[in-house]
Amino acid sequence: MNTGIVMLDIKYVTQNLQEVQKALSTRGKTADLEDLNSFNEQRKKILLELENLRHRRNVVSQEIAAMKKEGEDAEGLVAEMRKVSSSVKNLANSLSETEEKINIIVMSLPNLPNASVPLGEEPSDNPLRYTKGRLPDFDFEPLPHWTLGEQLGILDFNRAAKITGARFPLYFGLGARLERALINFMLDMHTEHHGYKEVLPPFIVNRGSMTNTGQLPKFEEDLFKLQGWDYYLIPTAEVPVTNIHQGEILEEENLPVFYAAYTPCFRSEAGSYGKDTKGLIRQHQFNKVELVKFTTPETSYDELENLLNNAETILKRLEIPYQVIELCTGDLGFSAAKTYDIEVWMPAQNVYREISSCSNFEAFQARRGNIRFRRKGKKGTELVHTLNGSGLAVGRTVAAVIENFQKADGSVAIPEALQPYMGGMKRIELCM
RNA sequence: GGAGAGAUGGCCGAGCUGGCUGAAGGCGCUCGCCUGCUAAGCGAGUGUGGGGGUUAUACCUCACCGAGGGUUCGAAUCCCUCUCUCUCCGCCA
Repeated sequence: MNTGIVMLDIKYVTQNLQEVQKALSTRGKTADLEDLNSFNEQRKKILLELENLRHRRNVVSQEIAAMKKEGEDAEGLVAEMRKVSSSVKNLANSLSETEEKINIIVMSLPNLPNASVPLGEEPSDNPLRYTKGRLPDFDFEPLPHWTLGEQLGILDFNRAAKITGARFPLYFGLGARLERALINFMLDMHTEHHGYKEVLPPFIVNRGSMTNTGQLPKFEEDLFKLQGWDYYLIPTAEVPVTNIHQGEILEEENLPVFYAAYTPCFRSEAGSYGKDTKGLIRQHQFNKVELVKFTTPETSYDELENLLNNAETILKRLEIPYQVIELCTGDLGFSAAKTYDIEVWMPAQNVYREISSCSNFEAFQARRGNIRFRRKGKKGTELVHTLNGSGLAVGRTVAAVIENFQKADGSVAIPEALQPYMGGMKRIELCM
């Protein structure tokens, strides 16, 4: 099968050590690429020797077969081949050891930022791209969604904690209905107007899938793992949906491929103790509609703009104000080459909060997952580019709707575009 | 959970008493010929990845017949483990 050399293209890395080193350093990463390079030289050396021996073995084995057919004694050659075979075995072992060393390094290298990504070290360096929508103008002090939600009887975090623990949501009545309405609204929008095909994937995936999209091997602590299985709860639909085509060779004429998937998402939120402890913002379980694209390399950046647009459309239709920022090199996720975040206005906290993250992974995930395409009339294959973005995180959308559409009497108006999904209802009032 | 059967190239399907089979045959596809158009017919080609080599081709070579190990001078073919698929029985949303 494949020899286990994947991820950042090893050839590219070893032939462009300086540039790669430099690109990684803009992300605040340093990597021992020198080691990588020397392991790779070692690998090639062993491989050459191994192949020569195997060649000799193949040739002589034929001779032995011919001699036996003639009834001649081949014992001398057989004896020689016994030695060759044991060398082959030894060399093969050291080859796979070397490959393993390379793999460990290469699997933990993040993607290289695209040249267009702004340089920066931390979130505060992320440039604002634009702001959209009009901020609501309240003539009273807006309440946070958790207070309103509990007052209205549509959210209940205390009981959720009783059932499971901290950071789990429990919706009642119109709250549950609102969550479901948003899921349907988003899926309908993307499938009927934006050209995505709806998929409903498994919510549990194996290690290989997690590795292909980049969650593993480095971020195991962020995941929920099933005891006794090498299976994980998905942290995002990106994982199962991108892996739909793992190991496949797609035809150019079938590209691009667009998928939209609703799934719950599960995240351990390790290291975020004390952060966003209230409300729907940071939960171990939340719903999300995810958009995933497979494209040719030359169209992936146009498709990223389109993807961002598709996600923005949801907020526009819901009439919720938001801003779009571009992640700087230092804030980029492990697998991403470029990312835009959409941040939604949360009036009670007086801040914009991330509600969608749209990224182009270029060939990074495709290389890990071996997802290729063949150009019409051309020999050979190329790696596709993969992209994905939230369209949108549903729980945070509920929070945004509640906060932005709240009224002085503690009720919440329902955005017009959503009303058909709420049975024509215009307002959420006390729900017992 | 119990009992069987299977996993081969884009597809179907041989091979599985080990050696010239990267893999017959068919279908499909591509190019060429033929033809008033279509159909039929004829000829050639048609997997992926790695290494070497070349300015680039050519070319040489290694690996891959679900995955991983083993036996052997040599394995698609024999042995072991795992995964998946199918059939029957049981159980269950």
